[in-house]
Amino acid sequence: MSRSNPRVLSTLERAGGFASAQEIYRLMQREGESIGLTTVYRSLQSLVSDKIVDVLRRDDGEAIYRLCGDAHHHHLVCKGCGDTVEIEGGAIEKWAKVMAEEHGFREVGHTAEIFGLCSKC
Amino acid sequence: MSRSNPRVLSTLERAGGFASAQEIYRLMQREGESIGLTTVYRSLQSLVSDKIVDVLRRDDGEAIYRLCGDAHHHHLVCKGCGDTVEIEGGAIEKWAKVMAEEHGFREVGHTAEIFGLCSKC
DNA sequence: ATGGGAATGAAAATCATTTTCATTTGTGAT
DNA sequence: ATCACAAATGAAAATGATTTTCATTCCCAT
Repeated sequence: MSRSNPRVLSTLERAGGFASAQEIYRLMQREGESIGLTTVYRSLQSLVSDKIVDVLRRDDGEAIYRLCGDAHHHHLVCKGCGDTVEIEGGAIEKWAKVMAEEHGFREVGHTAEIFGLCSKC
Repeated sequence: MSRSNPRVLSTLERAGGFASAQEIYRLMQREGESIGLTTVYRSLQSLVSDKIVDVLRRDDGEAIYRLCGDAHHHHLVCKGCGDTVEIEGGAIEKWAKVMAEEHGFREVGHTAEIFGLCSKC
């Protein structure tokens, strides 16, 4: 299996722990690092599956990666400044599981996000 | 500017008020309606800018459209046949409310959908 | 009928992401 | 040091959603 290229993780950290694959690639190029776009994507994928980074979506659909803790969680996103807070989602996990079972669904996944205006906005 | 093709809205309604552009297009074709993919996208765009529908993103980045102003409920969507079941989301409402308050957010909304394979697929 | 703006859709363009595949690199055994 | 093989790399092609282009068709007021 592919292991993550450590320079990708370090660039993601340097980018403020929040960036898209394309941005990380451009950033590395600008800094003279020699790396292929494919490797950036592959590294991010394995960081995600190792739960070292977290992936969310911008409004335009581009995936953005950010460092985060290891527990499965959901997000509370500010519509004003885009600030994101990781929140506990235990209730959701249970809800999704119960609802899926109740209707005979299998291989279920779910999305749950809360958005609003944070205290600063 | 472009006005929305009413058949697109009616198909979105028929789809359970929740579908991607591609799904709406396929659905219309399956039902023998003659329409171009371009028109589906254009209609959805104008429905969004008229705030008649709402756009969110699935985990894979595909945009999904849903009617606004519907009684608020959630969906259990089959990845295989696209069948959609409306489900109770009381637990989620409460969760969203509590989480938002806890972090000082106001004017909050939320999205929560479950995807999986139904018993027939 | 007729002229013009709006709507349509086929095809091409765009853009992020994934896949393919040939090459390079690293490692461990001999 | 050399050989062999697995893992990593990246260029290029493929994919898939979405947007753009543009020529054509439709509709409506004159």
